[in-house]
Amino acid sequence: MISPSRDRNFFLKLINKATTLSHLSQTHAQITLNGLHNDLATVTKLTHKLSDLNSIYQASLLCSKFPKPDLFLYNVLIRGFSQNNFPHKALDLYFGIRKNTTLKPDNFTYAFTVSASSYLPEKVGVLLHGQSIVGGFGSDLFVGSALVDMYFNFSKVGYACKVFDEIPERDTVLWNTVISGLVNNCFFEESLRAFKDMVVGGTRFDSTTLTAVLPASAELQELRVGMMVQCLVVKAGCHCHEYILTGLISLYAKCGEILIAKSLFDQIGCPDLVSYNAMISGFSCNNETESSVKLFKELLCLGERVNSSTIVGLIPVFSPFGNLDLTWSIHCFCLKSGMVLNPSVSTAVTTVYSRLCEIESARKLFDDSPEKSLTSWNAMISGYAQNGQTEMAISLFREMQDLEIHPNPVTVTSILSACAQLGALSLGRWVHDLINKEGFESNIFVSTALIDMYAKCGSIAKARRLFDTMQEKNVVTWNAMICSYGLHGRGHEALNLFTKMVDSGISPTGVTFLSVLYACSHSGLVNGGEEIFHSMVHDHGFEPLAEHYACMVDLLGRAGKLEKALEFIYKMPIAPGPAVWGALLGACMIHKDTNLAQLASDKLFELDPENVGYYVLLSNIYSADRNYPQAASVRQAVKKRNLAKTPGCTLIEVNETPHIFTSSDRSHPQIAAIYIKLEKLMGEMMEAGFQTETFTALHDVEEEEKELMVKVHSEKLAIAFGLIASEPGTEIRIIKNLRVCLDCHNFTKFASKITERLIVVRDANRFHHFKEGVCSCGDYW
DNA sequence: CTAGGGTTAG
Repeated sequence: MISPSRDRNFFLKLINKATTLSHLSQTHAQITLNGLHNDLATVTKLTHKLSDLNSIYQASLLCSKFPKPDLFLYNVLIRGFSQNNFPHKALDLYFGIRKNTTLKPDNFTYAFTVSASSYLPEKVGVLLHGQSIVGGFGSDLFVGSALVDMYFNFSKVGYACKVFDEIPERDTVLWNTVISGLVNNCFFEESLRAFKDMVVGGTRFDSTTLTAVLPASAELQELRVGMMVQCLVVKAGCHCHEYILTGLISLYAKCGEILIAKSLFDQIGCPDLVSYNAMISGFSCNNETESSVKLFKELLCLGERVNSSTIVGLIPVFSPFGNLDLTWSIHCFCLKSGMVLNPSVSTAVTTVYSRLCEIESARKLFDDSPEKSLTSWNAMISGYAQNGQTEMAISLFREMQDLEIHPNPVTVTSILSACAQLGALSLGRWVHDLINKEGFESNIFVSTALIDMYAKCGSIAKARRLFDTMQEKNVVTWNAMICSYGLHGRGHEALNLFTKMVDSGISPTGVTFLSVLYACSHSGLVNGGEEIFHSMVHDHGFEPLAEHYACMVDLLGRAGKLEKALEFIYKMPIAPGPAVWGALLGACMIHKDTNLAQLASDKLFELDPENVGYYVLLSNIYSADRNYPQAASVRQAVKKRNLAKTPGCTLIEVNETPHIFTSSDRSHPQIAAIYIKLEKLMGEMMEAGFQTETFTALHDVEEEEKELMVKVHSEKLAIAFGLIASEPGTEIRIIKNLRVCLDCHNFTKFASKITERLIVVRDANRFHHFKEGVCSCGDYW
């Protein structure tokens, strides 16, 4: 007879060695024969092994027959349930222990139970969090790691970080949990900061760490991190793991360093599918379509089965030159192979369609996708927002809310862009609250979009406050703020900010110069603008593009230097396009130069015959010059060519509710009161010396309707309504889709004086702040 | 390890 203890050790080793279920079943049988089936240590080991071999049912059966399990055995079973995707069972067991036994859960119990709760309703996890604190594990490393992971899985980034902060001891696993949690929630900057803290703090990192950090740095185009990773790997003396190499390939490719990426690819002796995919996508996003396709074919020749990642990488969504035929053939391939069912593939194709302005095709693909990821929704929403279909973007967002699909920073960025375009301040504020609640504000895309939203909704001060509180700013952030100042006619602030930007070491881009030039132009800062243009070419070595030239023409023309503007056009090294002539035509309107206007519009009708705007502008110029026959003949030409005119409309928000007015609108429920208010106001204005200027007030109106319609341009209705519906002394804020006409501009000046109100008007081009009878644009728009 | 979604200017 063998002694029980020798017996037990013998069987424990046997259990450990088992690699298959039948193996383990034999051992189990022998254990029973030897009378060890009621031995705690043996049963625990057996349970552990059974659950590792995915036989959780047998494991639980075994335990249920055991007379008096201890906490250790329960913990093993909870872990088994959790790892075998039975989170409910894990939780039942945990609550069973608390209710039916006198055992006190320990850190293992909490760690395993919390892990299971990642797949259950969030409130369960929160409950467990509380109970673990009561149990005395508020700063336990293992329980804490599980909680951090859980909160990240629920996108509760703030809570995750809070738990993390309270854990004094931090090992590699905890740091990895934090870093990958941040990356998965699009908190890229923060993930890199965490990695830095980890390294500085002396915690050893591993390949898991690097494989989380590399995509984050690729996302941010942070080449330095990649180089640092390479140095660290070399220092550590280990061979560069192939996974890390693949991550590096992707990073370098996304930073435009395609040659380095290629050389890393060549370093891999026998690249796997994933490495191929990284390289194919690398070529694609660097516009090296041929190399990309070549590598793709090479991959096919190797007999390797391509996957969805290969296809997505092949689609050059980053390329500004989308190719509809290519997209269509890839789409067909995906339809035939069933690949289109993959949400990543359909999202990629949706995006290309959107970029090619094929928004209907994009929507069809979206609707046909059986499985929509958050990314699919984001692609569709941004597609609408970028194509100017802001209402569609917002309604899709509302649909998401109804379906309780949780937005992420990408979603809110697109929605903010839509709010900005639309001037929807109350929705924008609501989104801002959401952003604070979710902790998205530190995301640079989100905060930049917020700045833009507030500025475009009229709150330039709020935009600047946000800008000043941002810890990290990129070029786009600076551009957005500079552009905001331009929009509000604050040229000096724009110039100051530009200087500050250059001083803080940020390299300006083409957009920066455009924004500064427009700001100068809208504020009449001719010298400032000319200096910037000169500096752009000579100090910054920037080759001006067509739009920069157009901006200069606008600057000179607006300031009345029409001859100089024309001279500038003739000296341009590139052929002047519609933007340039359009700017000149606009200047002719302001300064009533019909001859030059005719020259500019002849060029425009030739270059851009379908655009009605130029006809309207020319007609208005003739009218302003009281040359009515000419004006009429231009309008005749518009009619003959059957070109559609954009109807004017104005939006005003009162008590968070938007009201939209069109010309001569009578549909508003309070329309009678509005007209009474308007009449009264006009009477007071006449006494104060206001005269309607019929002849310049003709954006898109027929001659005979002029007198009638001048009185009821949509912005007048909106202002009158605003005066009735809001408290005396409060600011009135309106948004219109066309440029404000001279008559309405005068009207608003008088209105601001008589009613003692600040009136802020956003027109198609810029903002006007009316106060005490004066407009911030200096009558210069 | 790879692939899909985001901010500014016109």
